[in-house]
Amino acid sequence: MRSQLARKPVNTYHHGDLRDALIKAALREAEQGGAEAISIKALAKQLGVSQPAPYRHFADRDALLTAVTAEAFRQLSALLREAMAKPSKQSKLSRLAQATLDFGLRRNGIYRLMFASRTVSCAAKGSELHQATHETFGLVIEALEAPAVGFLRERQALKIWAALHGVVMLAEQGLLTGEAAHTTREELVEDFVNETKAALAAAIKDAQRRKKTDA
Amino acid sequence: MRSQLARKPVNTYHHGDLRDALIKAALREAEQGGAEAISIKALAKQLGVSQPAPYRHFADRDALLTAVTAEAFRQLSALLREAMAKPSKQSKLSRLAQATLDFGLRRNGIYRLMFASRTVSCAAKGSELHQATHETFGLVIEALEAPAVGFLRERQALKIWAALHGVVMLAEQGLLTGEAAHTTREELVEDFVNETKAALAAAIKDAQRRKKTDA
DNA sequence: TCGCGAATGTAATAGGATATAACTTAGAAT
DNA sequence: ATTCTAAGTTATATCCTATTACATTCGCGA
Repeated sequence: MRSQLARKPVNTYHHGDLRDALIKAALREAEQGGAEAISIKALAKQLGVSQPAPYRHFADRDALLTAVTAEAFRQLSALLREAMAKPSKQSKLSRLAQATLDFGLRRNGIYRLMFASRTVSCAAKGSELHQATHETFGLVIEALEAPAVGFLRERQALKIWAALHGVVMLAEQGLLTGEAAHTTREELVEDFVNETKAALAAAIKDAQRRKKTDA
Repeated sequence: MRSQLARKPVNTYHHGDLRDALIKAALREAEQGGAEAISIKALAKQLGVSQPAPYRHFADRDALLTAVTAEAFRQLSALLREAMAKPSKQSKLSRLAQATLDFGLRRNGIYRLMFASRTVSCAAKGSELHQATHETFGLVIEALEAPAVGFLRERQALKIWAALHGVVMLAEQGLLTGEAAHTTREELVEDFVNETKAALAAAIKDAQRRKKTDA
């Protein structure tokens, strides 16, 4: 195994870690301009390799975008995990929700890459990307802090996840700015969070009552 | 003024209605592949004009995309209006919601063009696109069938609008398909619709009560 | 440690897209 | 009729993706 310290040997024909460097650099590019801002040629130049070198690591542009998207999901997961771990007066769900909103607006180009392209829906079941997206969604379920009662928990997770994406979209579109908007993004998100908590509590109580009746 | 009937004079140097034809053709292309599927060159060929001809009508590709997006919003508005007008047992809001979902999934490429690009957020205040998007949002407010009580109505409209986008996104991403998803898109939408109605009713009652207390 | 094969680069090049410049044509307006 | 302008055309520059053929380095086994 090649030593981690031995990479980037100053004068090299071989870059040493081009694949990873490409993904990182592409993420930087996408930060503002989204997927369109990612140019293989430009990345190659930026990293000091010849223009076709990236094709040794990715079959085509789409393959690079897929890898970048997977990395973006992992970064989001890390962020959400961090937000959930941090001690706070607010609930886990609330922290996850606000962190998602924050990510969606701060790194909007990347967010669009993640959720607005067809890349994700085309990901094969066992693929790196598929795994990364489902891991992120798993955190949403975790944030609910609810026991698994039938499919209620997954359903509520889907609902809050959907709502969050919608808020990011509206905010980005400008429907939540200007004088007419007397509702801030954060308020909107908190609304959804509270509704989710209420729905979840009610559903759990209902399920328990039903179980008692059966017995 | 040129007669409407006089267009397409069989053998023409001038196309006669290229601008409009470009938008329509671009919409067809975007139906499946989204914005990326729109190629000026391909459109020109398809319409039988030279490759740079479109540039007489649109400054650049972005300008075409903007016009196409505006047209897409007008089409969505028409669809929603139709859904709301049609007599039905279901509420206006429910019909609008299901129609939005339907549009988002059936014409997903166009939907992504409308909501997932930065085009919309860059639209100037008086622009064709800005106007089209706000008209669509106006229909959402209308579908609530609620009196204007403070900003409650706008807030609920924002919430249901956000939720709908989220559901389309999840559905398109595949989080709502497969064996694991015991929640259909339609159920999810109906959930949001019902919550919106409940929240709206509660908020209106609350506002009226508050008014009485003041008096 | 030698050398060989696989991995990873490079140079050259084809092909497709956006966009601009300079020229042409048809319709409309006076 | 003449002229002005809107809307086409051809030719061309530039950029990007992607492939092919060739070169270099790494690491492993004899």
